[in-house]
Amino acid sequence: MPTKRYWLFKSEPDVFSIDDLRKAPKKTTYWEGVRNYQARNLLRDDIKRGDEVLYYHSRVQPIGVAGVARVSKSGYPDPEQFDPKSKYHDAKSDPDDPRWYCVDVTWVKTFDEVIPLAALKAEKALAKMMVTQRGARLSVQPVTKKEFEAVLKMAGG
DNA sequence: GCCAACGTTGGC
DNA sequence: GCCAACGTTGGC
Repeated sequence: MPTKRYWLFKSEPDVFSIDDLRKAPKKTTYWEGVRNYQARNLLRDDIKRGDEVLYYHSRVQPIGVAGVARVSKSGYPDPEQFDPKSKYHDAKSDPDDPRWYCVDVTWVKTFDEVIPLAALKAEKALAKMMVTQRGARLSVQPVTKKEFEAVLKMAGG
């Protein structure tokens, strides 16, 4: 059993919020549509079943960490890339050597209140956390165990 | 809605 | 392989 790791996944809540995840069949969805190579590498190689995920709401107020999810299936080829009708379709991706990957995530908990980005930035323990850095656009980010636990603590347990 | 920061594309 | 142009992200 490899060591459990921690991540932060960004989502625009008007597209797919943590509440949408909670209401999804089996409280699970596949994290499709990541089209950035750095994030792809993480999804393909590093993000494993059992890892824990901070669910981050971007773009729409209140911006911040909305809850926790768990990786329920390790990286596999994102089916959307081969669907010509999908907005994530990629005609250049070869089914024998898929370009894009996704994982499955399952809802764990929704915080009573979103922990706002400003609070994350103000927390000393999170000074180096990627999401608090200027211009950190990566949609799938590594989080340290200490950072993960500090965020849970801010959420009140 | 604005726009700065960032990633990707493509002409050379 | 450089780098300007372009498209996207995401806080404000």
